[in-house]
Amino acid sequence: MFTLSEENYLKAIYHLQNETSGEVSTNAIAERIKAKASSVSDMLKKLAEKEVVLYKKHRGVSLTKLGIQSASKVVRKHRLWEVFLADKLHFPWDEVHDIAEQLEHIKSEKLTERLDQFLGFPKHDPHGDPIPDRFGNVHDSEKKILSELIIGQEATLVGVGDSSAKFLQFLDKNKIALWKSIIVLEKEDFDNSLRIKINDQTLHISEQIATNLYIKEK
Amino acid sequence: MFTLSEENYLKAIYHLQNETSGEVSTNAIAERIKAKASSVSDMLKKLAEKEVVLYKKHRGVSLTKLGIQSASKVVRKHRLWEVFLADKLHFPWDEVHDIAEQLEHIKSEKLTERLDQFLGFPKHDPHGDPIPDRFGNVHDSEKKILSELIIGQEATLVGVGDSSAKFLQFLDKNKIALWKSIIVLEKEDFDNSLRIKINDQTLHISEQIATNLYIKEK
DNA sequence: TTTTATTTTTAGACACGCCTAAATTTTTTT
DNA sequence: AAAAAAATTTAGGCGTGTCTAAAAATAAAA
Repeated sequence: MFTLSEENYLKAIYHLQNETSGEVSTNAIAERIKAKASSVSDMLKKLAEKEVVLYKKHRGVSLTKLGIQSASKVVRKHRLWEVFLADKLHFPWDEVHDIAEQLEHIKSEKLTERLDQFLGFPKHDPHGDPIPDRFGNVHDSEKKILSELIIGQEATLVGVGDSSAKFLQFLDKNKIALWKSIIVLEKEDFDNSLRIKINDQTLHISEQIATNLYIKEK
Repeated sequence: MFTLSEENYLKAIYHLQNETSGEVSTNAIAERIKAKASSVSDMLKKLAEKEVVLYKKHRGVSLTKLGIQSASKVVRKHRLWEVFLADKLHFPWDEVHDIAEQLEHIKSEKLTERLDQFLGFPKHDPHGDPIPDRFGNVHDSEKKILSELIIGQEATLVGVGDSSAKFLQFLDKNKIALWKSIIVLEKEDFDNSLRIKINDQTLHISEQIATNLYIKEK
């Protein structure tokens, strides 16, 4: 159906489309994929022919229904494999992404569905990101950014906005893990840093950290 | 290190080298890989430059030490993934090969070793083929072809010489499975077919079947 | 609104892995 | 040992996916 490269483009456009509003620009894709804009331009033409993107020259692209579906299938596989690596093979959460980048391209619907079953039909990957269902639909529960949490209100950490190894290792070092309880004790107006309570300890975190922690109020 | 294509060539040469004696011919590789001899010729030059094969024009190739090691790493991954698919995801043994053909190319030593551990350090894949260790060494126990078994001698089925879906399905249909006990009751000189006892039943099998069943005497 | 800067596309090239057709080498047959 | 057959390699080409450099289109600034 799709080549490895095409799948990577689809995934990139899918994520960019979810992060920003409007059409996705050639440059934005190029940055993601780590390719030159000219290469992206070439590929967009190809994807448009395959009817997975709507493409008007100089106007950016957006995924078609088929495109969204195809991309989420790749994302589904990626996240399921992440769960496998973390839960079954006990990989730390900052190492699962890179290996899943390879595993996500394995072609076998049956494999994907059996893996899903084997893992107990997980709803989220190790970073809290929702796993699309087999039809490509994502059921994401409402989540807030930690910075938006009212002082004193108890919440649960349900996801991270940045899945880079660096950020995840920082969280590990500070014993910040998914599904833990968080309360904001104090907000510093000057730099928007927060003093929070987690693990019965208080911790001071910068705005940059706070905007990358997703929570759900209790 | 190696491209997907290179890995497939290494694997093909590795298997051909184990099946036959002497150098491996261009045509034999072409048939395995399902490519034209001219394509094989090109690739052999490339592999020779990478020092994984010894190649003299018109004289066939053989793997170098490095080549054997590289090829067995791929075979190791292939067979480990087959065990995963069969044991953990309950795939029938005639379906594991094709999916493992994709999974064998995933690059991560750590993944391979953790998978090995997760599976309980299996020694054989679902077809009875030995799994090379992490250094590329194969510890294959002595095994005989069923045709060579003496009448009345009890043996265990430890492997199959043909892993095609067709053959495996035939075995399933006749309830012939690995690790079962077999006794040859009668040999027919005319066509070398056998009457055997398995599952407390007698079964008549052709020479072609018998030469593809590997046993170990008890 | 005209100029400048930025973004995007086109043109031309290259590595990879494959192909067909033709040339060459090796093997087999007569 | 010469001729015929088979196996192998070379030559030239093609699609994919990438690149650089240059051209074109759009957006931003003066």
